[in-house]
Amino acid sequence: MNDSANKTAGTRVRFAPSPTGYLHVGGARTALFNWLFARRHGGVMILRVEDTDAERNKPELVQGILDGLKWLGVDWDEGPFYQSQRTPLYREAARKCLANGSAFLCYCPAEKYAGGDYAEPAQDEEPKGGGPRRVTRCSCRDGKPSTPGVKPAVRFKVPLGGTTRFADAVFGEREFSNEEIEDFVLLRSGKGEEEFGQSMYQLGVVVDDIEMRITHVIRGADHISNTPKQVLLYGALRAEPPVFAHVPLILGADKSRLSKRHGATDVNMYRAEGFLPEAFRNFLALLGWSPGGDEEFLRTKDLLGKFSLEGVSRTNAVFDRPKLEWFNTQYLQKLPIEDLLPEVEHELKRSGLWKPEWAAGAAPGPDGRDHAWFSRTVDLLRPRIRLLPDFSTWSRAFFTDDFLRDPAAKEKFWKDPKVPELLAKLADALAALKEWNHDACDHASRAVAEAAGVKAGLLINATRVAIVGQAVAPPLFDTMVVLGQRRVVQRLRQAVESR
RNA sequence: GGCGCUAUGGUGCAACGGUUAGCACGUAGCCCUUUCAAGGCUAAAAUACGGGUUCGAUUCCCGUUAGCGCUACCA
Repeated sequence: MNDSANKTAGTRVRFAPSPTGYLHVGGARTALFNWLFARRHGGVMILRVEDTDAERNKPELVQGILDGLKWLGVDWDEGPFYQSQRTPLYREAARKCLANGSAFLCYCPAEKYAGGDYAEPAQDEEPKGGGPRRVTRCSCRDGKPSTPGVKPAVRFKVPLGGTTRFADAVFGEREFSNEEIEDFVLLRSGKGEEEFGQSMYQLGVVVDDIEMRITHVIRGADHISNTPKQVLLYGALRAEPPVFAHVPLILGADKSRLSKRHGATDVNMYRAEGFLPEAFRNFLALLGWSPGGDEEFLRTKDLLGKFSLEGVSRTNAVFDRPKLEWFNTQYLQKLPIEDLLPEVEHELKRSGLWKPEWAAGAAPGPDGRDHAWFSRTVDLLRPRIRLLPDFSTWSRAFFTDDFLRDPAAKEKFWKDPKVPELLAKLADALAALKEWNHDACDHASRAVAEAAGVKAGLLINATRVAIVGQAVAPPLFDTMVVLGQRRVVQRLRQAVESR
């Protein structure tokens, strides 16, 4: 065991989503980085649901977030923990801050410091003399007689001078002036019988990260300016801050923060569309991180072998869907076939086309099709597939006899008046074949075309439409082999009749 | 408004003081060809701007500009 392995042996990281929305790609990427880091170092991954805002919190969204993570292959060792169930911990911490003088009771109305007040330059202010100073200190901080009937909030008493610094594994040493940090709220004021309300974000995060012994906080760069507040809290609670690693944000095509108007931002929508999770993961990993060289096709085991915080970029990245699609087609083509088969099986089950005899180890069906056939067929199809559902739609004729011939394809390739006769002759020729393989089909077909005095392409294209109903399909003779003699002959004859 | 972060082709990344600035997506063309993909080859396309430091800056420093983030009893 080497030294660097020892240093990170106790690695503990967490992903802390808030159930105010679905799992968006930015969160997914953060989760992935945490997971890669934990797994890479033999550490522990913790899942923590930050649901302290009863107003905005939508408990029904939690399951979707967990599902999204599982689909991504991000699993966790501890949790999910729910902050809404850990309130006593936060209140205790707040009392501790109150007791040691690093927090105070605030009786101000909740709206007093709401954003916007000092954001606009005051009317009567000199236009250029710089805007009004931001108010960062609460008038209650030096003690104020309690207002009868008003329940106080607990605010952190930010030091009047000096700076707060921390080390960021991605952005380097950071230092913030305490003057810029407002006396932020730790605990909401109580409602009803309760003396205090629920924890605010900063307190919950720090208390939990301490209690869960988090060693590395890997999160979005939107939290950089929250970090000094949290570092101050660590001090007040007499705990050592973890290593912070802020990762750049993911933007839409117009470089603004990724949102619905840029298209799908919900990870589960990509699952529904039929992206392969490993392809999605590969794509996501390369948004804001690079192994240093030019390799891009990095399977999960490669990511696990290469991931490091040093490779994380400091610049925001645009989510480029065409590249994601490219990754998906690459995975569709390059994956060992046995890694792809379960995904296709799942898709065919979803669309109702699956037959049990195609499962590994199952006995062949009445038409002789078995797992080996399934594997060959998927292998034949996959270079032309873009998304998993294409196996059920575009490739339908390979899995069921219940398929339709695309009118546009007929229009394009059945135009020539000689087609019906050609197809009929081909059906006879193929029916007579003793052997059923690529070359036999090839020779028989070309012979029919030659005898009729037409180009092979004419017959080939017309036949494709006849046997799979599409203008686009895998190479014809390979397709014939996979479909089998009986089906091909039958479909040819049926095509002649139906025309 | 204040504070902070960032800045390589349209996009994602390389180059961590010395390269004809590399790779990939996308785009265009060619090849292959049995449709469509895939694949192969080629092309157009970038160091935001201005100052420094240095023998030498994409790289280090400062300023400008732009984008983004934070500025809630949201997280």
